[in-house]
Amino acid sequence: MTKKNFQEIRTRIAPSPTGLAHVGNIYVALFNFAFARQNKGKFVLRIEDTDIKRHVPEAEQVIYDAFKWLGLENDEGPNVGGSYGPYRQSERLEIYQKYIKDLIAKNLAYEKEGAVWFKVNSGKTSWDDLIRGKIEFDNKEIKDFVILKSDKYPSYNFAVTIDDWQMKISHVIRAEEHISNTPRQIMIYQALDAIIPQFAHLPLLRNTDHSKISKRKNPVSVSWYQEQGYLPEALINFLCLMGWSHPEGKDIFSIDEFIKDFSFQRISKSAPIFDFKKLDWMDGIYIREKSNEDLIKLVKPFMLKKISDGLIGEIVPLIKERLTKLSDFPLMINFFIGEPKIDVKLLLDKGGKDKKVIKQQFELVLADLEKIKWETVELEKFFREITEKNNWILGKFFMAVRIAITGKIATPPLFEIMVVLGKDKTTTRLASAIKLLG
RNA sequence: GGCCCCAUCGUCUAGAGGCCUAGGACACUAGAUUCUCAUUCUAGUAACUCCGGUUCAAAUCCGGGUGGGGUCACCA
Repeated sequence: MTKKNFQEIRTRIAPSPTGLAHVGNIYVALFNFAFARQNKGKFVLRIEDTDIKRHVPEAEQVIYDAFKWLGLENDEGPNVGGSYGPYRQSERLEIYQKYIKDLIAKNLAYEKEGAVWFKVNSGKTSWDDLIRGKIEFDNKEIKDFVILKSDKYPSYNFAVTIDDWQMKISHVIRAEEHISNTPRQIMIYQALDAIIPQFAHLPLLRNTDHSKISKRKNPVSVSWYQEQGYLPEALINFLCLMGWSHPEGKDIFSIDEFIKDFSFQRISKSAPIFDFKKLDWMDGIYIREKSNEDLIKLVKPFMLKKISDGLIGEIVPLIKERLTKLSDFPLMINFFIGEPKIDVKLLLDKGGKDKKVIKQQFELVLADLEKIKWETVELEKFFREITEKNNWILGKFFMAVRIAITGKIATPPLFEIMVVLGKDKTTTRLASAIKLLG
């Protein structure tokens, strides 16, 4: 090869608009994005819509939204323009035609059954993969293949190659499932006398059963993660750790740190399995790192019922360290909004088994509650004193109160709840619990 | 099945011949704190796929077996 070279680092992500933004695609995009940013290059988004049958018109926006949500914004693409467009393959048909003609003229392709086929020559095709080292295929393993379908749309391998070439993509970073396509693409580059980019084949994300990550076995749509209330920075951080490791062994780091420390050398070759337990843990970390103000904004869309900002503001600090994903919020705090359903059996079970005792406890509390200054310290002091005075079992008693005012056995600290709930609601709930106990 | 890729705790991984009686993180278990839950802290269980070779020395290098994955469309 002559000394052809790329002027700048240009990477790309080339999703087909199927209607969902696939985590696998996001994963690949993340590495392309980071490498381009690290090298002050460009990250290109190209829409591969050459399959007319599968084309969903609204699907493009889904992709843009997902990338935006995750902070993987592209420098060029149908949504933002750029000097190497058009960025939709369906709008590049004449370009492909031109090179198809060239190849036919050069006797490197031929027509058969309404399609145009690429003529595979003998010999070997190899490249030096940035992640895997030298990979070589014997051309005799590869049969002539279609480059222009009879519907006059280009085939995947042809369109990809022409576009990557024309868009001056310097590094093709994609999943390992494309390894077997690479020799075909290299042959096309060679036939066109084009500069061959560097290839890097990332490990494939896998289901728990070790197969390639799929819709059937795993949530793969970015919108699912969004609806579940995972934070984008948590998803990104988690995805970084699939295959890549931080040089200092850190688990929690920002995308900017990833960009700074990224190297192909630190990408492992074996295909990782998605572990939701770790994602959940990580999401909790990021939630706890949020300011209360930010968390309030984040949690709002997940509320089933609208409540005042003031109230959310009071609740959020109580729930913050107990939250793993935002969608858990409404269920955890529903007792602040509506009247809780009290399970009498549960109340008895956890509250000390003796109906009369619990009833009496609540009555004694209610008798004095009027006089208590409504703040956590005072409330706690009162409850502890009354416990001691009457020789009650503190754990059981507090649990009974907890269930009576929240309906739950796991909640934030009791007196903080009471303060937010207010004196009226607290007393009302204790009173109605007494009634329930008969 | 052909071709290609891969192989360290259950999971994500560190490890580029001696620093490895293999380190970290999640999960799990136990304990501490505690009004429950959670947070936090402490401790523990748990892995180099196998067989040969190279070497004074191998998780690390080489070969083979086995296992797993990917791919073999006028889908992308």
